[in-house]
Amino acid sequence: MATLNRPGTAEGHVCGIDTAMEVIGGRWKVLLLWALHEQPCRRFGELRRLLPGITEKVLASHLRELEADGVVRRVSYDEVPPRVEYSLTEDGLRLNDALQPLAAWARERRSRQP
Amino acid sequence: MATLNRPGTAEGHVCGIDTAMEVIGGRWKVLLLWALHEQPCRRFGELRRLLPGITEKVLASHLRELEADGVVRRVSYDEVPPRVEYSLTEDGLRLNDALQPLAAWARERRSRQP
DNA sequence: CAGCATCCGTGTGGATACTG
DNA sequence: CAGTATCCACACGGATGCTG
Repeated sequence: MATLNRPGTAEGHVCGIDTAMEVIGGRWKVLLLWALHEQPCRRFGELRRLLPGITEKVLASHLRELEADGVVRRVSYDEVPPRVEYSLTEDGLRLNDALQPLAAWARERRSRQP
Repeated sequence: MATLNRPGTAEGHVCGIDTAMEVIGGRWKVLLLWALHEQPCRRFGELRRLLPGITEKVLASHLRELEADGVVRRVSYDEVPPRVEYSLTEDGLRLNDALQPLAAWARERRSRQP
C-alpha cells in the first residue's frame, strides 16, 4: 500500500502539506506572517507589541527560522540606535495568500457556532 | 495600537488563522485529513499503515481530538472482530479544501528549489 | 533598540506492554 | 481489530538578565 509520507527521506512528503506545516509550525508564526502582510515593513519592537505575550527570545528565534525558510527578509540598518526591518519575501507573500482560505474556514465556522 | 490576538479571551483571535492552527496543530493531523480526503472511509489499522511511524496512542488521540473539533466522524460497528470507520465531516471536507492552497504552495516551492 | 545567553517547566509526542 | 495504560524524552516555548 502506498503511504502518505516517506520515512527515510528527509523531505519526501507526497502530499506536500506537512512540508508547509514545518514552515508555519510554531506558536506565533502565522500571526507574524499576518502582521507582515498587513503592513509590509515592521520593526522588532513593533512586532513585539503586536503580539502581546510573545517573549523576545521566541520572537527572535521565530523570525530567524522564517528567514531561514525564505519567507521573511531581514534588513539591518547600520545606525545608532539600531534599526532592523522585517518584511515578507515573494515566497512569503504567496504563503500568506495560501493561508487565507484557512483563515476564512475558521471565521466561517465560528460564525456558525459562536 | 491594535493587536493581532486578544489575550484574555479564549478564542478571540482577530485574524482567525491561529484558530485553524489549533485544529490542525499536531504532528500527523494534516496527513490524517489528507488520508480521509483521498478515500472517504478509513479504518484504524488502515490509517496506521498509511502513516508509517505513528504510534497507536498518538493515532488514537489525534483522531479523538479531530472528532472533538468536529472535522472527523467516528462510526463504531458492533461486530466481532471490532470495526470502526473514520470519515471527514462536512466541516472537515471544507477544512481540507482550505488546506489545498497550502499544499500547492509547498509543492510549487519545492519544484523551484529541489 | 534589538537582540543573545542561560536556565527551566511543560506538553506533545513516542515506546512498550496489555485488553475487550 | 481497535484500542487503553504507563512511563518517558526532549523540543518548544517562556522568564530573566545582560550586551553592542
